[in-house]
Amino acid sequence: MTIFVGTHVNKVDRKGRVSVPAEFRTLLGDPAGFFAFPSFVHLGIECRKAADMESLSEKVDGSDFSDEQDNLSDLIFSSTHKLSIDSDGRIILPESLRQHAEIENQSAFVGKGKTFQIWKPSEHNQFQKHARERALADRLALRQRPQGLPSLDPMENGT
Amino acid sequence: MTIFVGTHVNKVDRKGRVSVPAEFRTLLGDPAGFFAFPSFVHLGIECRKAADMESLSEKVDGSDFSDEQDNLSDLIFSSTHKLSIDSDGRIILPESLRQHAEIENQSAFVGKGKTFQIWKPSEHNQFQKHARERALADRLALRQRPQGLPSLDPMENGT
DNA sequence: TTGACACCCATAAAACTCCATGATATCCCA
DNA sequence: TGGGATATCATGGAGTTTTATGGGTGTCAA
Repeated sequence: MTIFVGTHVNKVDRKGRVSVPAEFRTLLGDPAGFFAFPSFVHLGIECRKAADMESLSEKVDGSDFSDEQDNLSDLIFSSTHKLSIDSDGRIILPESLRQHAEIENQSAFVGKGKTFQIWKPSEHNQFQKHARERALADRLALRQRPQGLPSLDPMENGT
Repeated sequence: MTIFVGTHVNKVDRKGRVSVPAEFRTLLGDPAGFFAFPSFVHLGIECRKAADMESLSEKVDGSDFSDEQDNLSDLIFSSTHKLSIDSDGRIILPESLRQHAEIENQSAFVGKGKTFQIWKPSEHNQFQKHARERALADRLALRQRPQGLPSLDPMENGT
């Protein structure tokens, strides 16, 4: 298993094409493509490989028929696009996704471990700054962090 | 032996290449490479082997859409780089990491047990001096409370 | 016929591979 | 145990491949 890491800013050309970072492409493997849907909590686009999308579907729309689950699965799957990577390693970002993320000439592919997101670079910076501030504020709370997370304390050795 | 120890100062050439200390290379094994991200709290670069990074991703796997996970995974993974070691035992230190660590012509690979860090040598000296002073101060304080607290002595490897 | 989209090709820059060299460190045998 | 022979290592440079990105062309369908 390998994971999506890093922030890769690529150009969106006037045909709406974007290069998927080579590093991500190799992780996505064959068939070359992935699923993408607008986040319902921020301006990023959530991206997953096919297998993970399927397990997400089991998780969300699985066992019961509550309204909440129905709403959630609808929220996710109805706005999900299957994006396939062309022979040059590019996708075309559908208009609706571009609109959600407010993407214009540039997009940032952001590794999140098992998944990744696509952002308008400036919006992602904003988001990241916010995340950092919050982590700093929560630092005391993080002292009881789950095992294996990287230390936020300079005096601690890595795990 | 399976832990990273010692401080190895190597040159960074003008292409940004650095030799990974041979000792570390053998510990990293195959596939030759590791993950690196800027520390949240100091000028060092945190480095981990792939397996450790992957297990970290399991813990924040993005399948629940909570703020906490989103923030945390962004903080960790978006600024992480996968560095692969070339046939001569070198990596190229990405610009963003070099900038964080203020590295110019030299870098210090610092063993931290299960992980290691990369520093600008002079900054690491500085950091180490402070760490030592602080450890000493804490130790003196501990003398007055002689419960079986863990040792802070740099020569004892416990903890 | 006009888009939308899949291909194909071209190019500059970045990354990677290969080879050479000097400096240590290690080995081996008289 | 001395000292030469042999590896290993860090480092530099040159050449080759990969990547990101721009543009063109053909096809299928509305």
